[in-house]
Amino acid sequence: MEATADVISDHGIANTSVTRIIERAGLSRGMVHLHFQSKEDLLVGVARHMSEQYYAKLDGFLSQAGPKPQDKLEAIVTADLSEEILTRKSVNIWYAFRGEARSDNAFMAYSDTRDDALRNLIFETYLEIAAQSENPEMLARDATHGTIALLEGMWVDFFLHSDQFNRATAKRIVFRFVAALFPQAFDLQDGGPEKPN
Amino acid sequence: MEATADVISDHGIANTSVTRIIERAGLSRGMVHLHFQSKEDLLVGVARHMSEQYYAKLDGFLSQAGPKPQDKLEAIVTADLSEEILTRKSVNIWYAFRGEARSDNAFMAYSDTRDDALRNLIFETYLEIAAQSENPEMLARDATHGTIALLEGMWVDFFLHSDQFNRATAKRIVFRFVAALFPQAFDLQDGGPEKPN
DNA sequence: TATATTTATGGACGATTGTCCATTTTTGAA
DNA sequence: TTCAAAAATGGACAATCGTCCATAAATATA
Repeated sequence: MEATADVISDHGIANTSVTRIIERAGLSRGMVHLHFQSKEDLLVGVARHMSEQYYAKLDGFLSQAGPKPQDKLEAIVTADLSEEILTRKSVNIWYAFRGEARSDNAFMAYSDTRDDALRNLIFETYLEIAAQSENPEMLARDATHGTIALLEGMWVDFFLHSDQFNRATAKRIVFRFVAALFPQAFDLQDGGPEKPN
Repeated sequence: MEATADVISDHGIANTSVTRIIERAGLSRGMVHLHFQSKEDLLVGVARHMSEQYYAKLDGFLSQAGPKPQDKLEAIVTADLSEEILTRKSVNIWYAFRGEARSDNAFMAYSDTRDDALRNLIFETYLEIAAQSENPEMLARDATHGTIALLEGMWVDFFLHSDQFNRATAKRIVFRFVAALFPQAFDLQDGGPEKPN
């Protein structure tokens, strides 16, 4: 399955054949249908693996974060742009599946990197920060929407221009947006701790 | 070629065969190689067409925009999220090509929706707005980076949840980011005209 | 109308696809 | 050591792939 991920990353899904997979894995032709019902099953397995890996690594960052909502949020953004999660191979695979997701419902289930679970976590975190604001719910909703869009956009930037991409810059820009929405909770430093002024 | 675009949108590139294309187009088998050197040539043609269409429609919006840099910027964001540019079919095709771009250098040339030309236009526009700021170049660079990332993220949001997507909301959130960076040049209204205060 | 040129057709080609299965090899318990 | 169960092999299969080309139809020129 690791070999399959490599092949997808290098050649895209359209050019991922059983022949190429078993060549890369050093196995024989029949193995694919011994462990998986079909080639599609194998691909779906890879897609699910990507999703699980994303959340496993994200949880690693979250568990080391402080108790404040600002800490949680910084952990999420940092994780999302970290070398552990955002790699050339991982984005290649993510976007390869995305491209085929429309035609394959099984892929669709795993093509939303930051799905409802993470979306809700971010929303609840923002809601906590925005508690004393005028319209906390809408502010939190906008902040969630914008943050996820920014992160997604940074991934695409990494995907298209990974040689010029800079994680610290990306993180700084994301937090510039966050800080603008919550001037009391965040300062403009590099995603740093809160400075209630 | 229009038929090819339809097939890609519906079935993804992996499942786009010559048979399916000629069925959809109502033509015969040999036509593909009469008008195009190969199937790949045809696909590259579609990719180029997408890129040309994007810029053609964007120019339509820009030509109707006012003279102020704020007007230009609003035109760009509005166009990018408009019903003319951002459609289910168009995003399906864009992301289908993206997924295969890594393995095909010809696709790579057209996979960057908002390429250097637009990036520079946005940067120059921001530079104009940021002229009297402390560090105009860095501010304009960050604003360009963030704006493009936000737009890209909104596209992905539309791609994954087109049924829940709301253009006005997306636009509002983008301008919330922009307004935060340039409080003197933009007010917080829905992408509205500038309010120098 | 007769002829030359362009455009379109669809059957056939070898190559490659995903899948299957009769074998062989390896493993582990008796 | 013996033998049944599990794992792995790789050749063969029908189907489909992209490509090609000998024709036929349509169009333009004389």
